[in-house]
Amino acid sequence: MTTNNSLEEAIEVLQQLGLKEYEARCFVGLSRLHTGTAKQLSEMTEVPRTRVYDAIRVLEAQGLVEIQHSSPQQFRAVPLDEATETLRDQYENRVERLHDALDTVEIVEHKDETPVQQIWAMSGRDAIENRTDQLIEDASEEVVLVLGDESLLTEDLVATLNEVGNGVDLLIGALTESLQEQIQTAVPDAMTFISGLEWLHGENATADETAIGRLLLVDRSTILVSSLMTDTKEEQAIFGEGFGNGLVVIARRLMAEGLLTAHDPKQ
Amino acid sequence: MTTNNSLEEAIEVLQQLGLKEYEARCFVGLSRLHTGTAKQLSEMTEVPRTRVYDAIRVLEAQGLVEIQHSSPQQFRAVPLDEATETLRDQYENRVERLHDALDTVEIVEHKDETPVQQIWAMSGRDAIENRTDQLIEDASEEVVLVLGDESLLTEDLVATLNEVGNGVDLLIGALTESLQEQIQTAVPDAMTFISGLEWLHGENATADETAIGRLLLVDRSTILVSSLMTDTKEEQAIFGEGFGNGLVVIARRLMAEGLLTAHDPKQ
DNA sequence: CTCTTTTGTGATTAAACGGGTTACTTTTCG
DNA sequence: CGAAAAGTAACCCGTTTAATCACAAAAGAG
Repeated sequence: MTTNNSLEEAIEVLQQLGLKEYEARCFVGLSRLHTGTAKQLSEMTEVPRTRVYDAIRVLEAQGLVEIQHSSPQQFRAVPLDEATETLRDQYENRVERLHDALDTVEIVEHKDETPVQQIWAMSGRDAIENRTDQLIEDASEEVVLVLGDESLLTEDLVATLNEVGNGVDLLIGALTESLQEQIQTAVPDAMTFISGLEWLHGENATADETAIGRLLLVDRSTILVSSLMTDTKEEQAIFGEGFGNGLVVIARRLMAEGLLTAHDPKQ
Repeated sequence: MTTNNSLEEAIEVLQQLGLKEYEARCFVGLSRLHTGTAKQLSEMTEVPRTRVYDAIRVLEAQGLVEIQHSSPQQFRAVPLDEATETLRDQYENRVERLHDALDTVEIVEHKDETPVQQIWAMSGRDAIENRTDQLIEDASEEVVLVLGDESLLTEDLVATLNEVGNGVDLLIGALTESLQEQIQTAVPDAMTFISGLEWLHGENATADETAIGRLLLVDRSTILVSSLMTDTKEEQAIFGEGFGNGLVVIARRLMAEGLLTAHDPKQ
C-alpha cells in the first residue's frame, strides 16, 4: 500500500533507534528503491544530494546499507529482515553489556532510616507491566488484581498469572463485561472473579483525563495502582510496600469493603 | 567488585541506548544507592544538583527510575532485571514498528539495467554475520566457508551450518589449527575440512592492518569476503552475486586452485 | 577532443541541543 | 526567626546537525 504515513512512521522510529534524520530518510528511501544513486535518493527523500553520501556512509557502517563503489556509486538497503535482525543484535548486545556492567555493582553503604509511608511513583507501560509481573511472581499468599483496560491484558501478564503457586489465592476483576470474559478464559485458574465493579468505571468520559488502569494488591502488603491518560494512553502508577504502609492499610480497607459490597450488591 | 570502569562502561552504554549523559550518570548513580536524594546523587555522579531533577524526570518517564514525592524527594532505580527488561521491550517495540511500517512498502518502478559486475561493500559484524547466515541458508548445492578468526564462529553460525539441506556439500576450513578443531566438533556434518591454509594467514602481524575474516562461496555463484581490522576488530566485507560476476569467476578459479593445492600441498 | 552535465568532497552558515552555571523562591529545621 | 537545603527556572556557550555553497573530478554528448 505504501501509504505515505508508513514512510513517515518508519523515519520517526529509525530516529528513535538512534539514526539522524538524513540517515533515516535515506534508509527509507532505499527501502523502496531496490537500488539507487545519490541523485535519485536526494530527489525522493528531500535530503540534499551532497549530504546523501555522509548519511549513506553512516548507514553502511551500521550494516544497514550496501555500497557499490562504481561511478556513480550505487546504494541499496540490506533486506528488511536482515536489517531488523541486525538492529536487534545491536540492542541486545548493548542491553547485555549494561546488565553485566551494573550487576557487578550495587550497594554503597546506606544509613537506613526507612521512613515508613513509602509511596513510589513510576511511569511507562512497559515498566509498570514488568513491575506487575514481578510482584505477582513474588506473591506467596494472595493476589488481588483489577484491570481497567483490555490493552493491559498482555501475553506476559496472562503467563505470569497462570504460573502463580498453588497456595496463592488469585482474585481477579475487570471494569467491563467483555474484559471480564477475556480474563476468565485466559486465566481459568483464578479462584474468584470479582464482578459488579462497573461503578468504578468513569462515566463522564468527556471530562475525564485519566482512566483506571490496574489495581494490584499482593499479600495484603504491597499495592500498585495505575491510571491511563485517555489521550496518550500512557500509564502512570503509584506503588507502596510494607505492611505498615499507610496507603496499603487504606487500600486493604477499601478493597475489603468495596470488593465485598461489589460482590454482594445488597449492602 | 564495583570497578570504576564498569560504571564508566554502563554510562557509555546507556548513552548508546539513547540516554543523555546526565541521565545515564544519574541512573548509574542510583543503581549503587538503593535510594537517594538529588544532593547525594549530585555528589556521587558529578551531575549539577539543579539538573538532577530534569534527568530523573526523563528516567522516570522511561520507566527506569521511581520517585517518592516527599520532601526532599527520594529517587531509586528500578531493579536491574526490570530495567533491562523494560529497555528490551522498548526496543523490540520499535524494531517491530519499523518492520511493520516498511514491509508494506518496497518497490518503486525500477528501470533495470543490471550492470553485471555487481560488487557490494558492507560493514558491521552483525550485518555481515546475518548476511552470511542468510546466504548459507539459501544454498542449494554447495557451501565453501573459510574462517579466519575464532570470534566469527558464533552460535548462530554453527546452528545455520548444521541446518543446511542434505543435498548441499559443506566444505569448511580455517586458518589455524585450533579454530579448525573447534569447527570440526561444532559442525560434524561438514563433508570436507579444508586444511593446509596456514599460508593465507598474515605473518607480519605488526605491519598488517587487517586480517582475513571470512571467505564464503555459495553454489559457485555468490561470494562474500571479509576482513577484520586488527585494532578495532571491526569487520568489512565485499559481496558479489551472479554467475557471470567477474569477482565470482576469479574467486572460483582461485579457490579451485588454492584450496586444491592447499589440500594437496605437492603442486 | 572539447564542452557540459553529473558526481563527489569539503568548507561554511544557522539553528537546535546538551552540558554547565547562576539567580531566585520555597521548604525544612535548628 | 534565620540559615541551610531543596526545588525551579533562566541563561550561556560549545557541539552537533540540518541546510547551502563552492569547487574539483569524472562521465557523457556533440
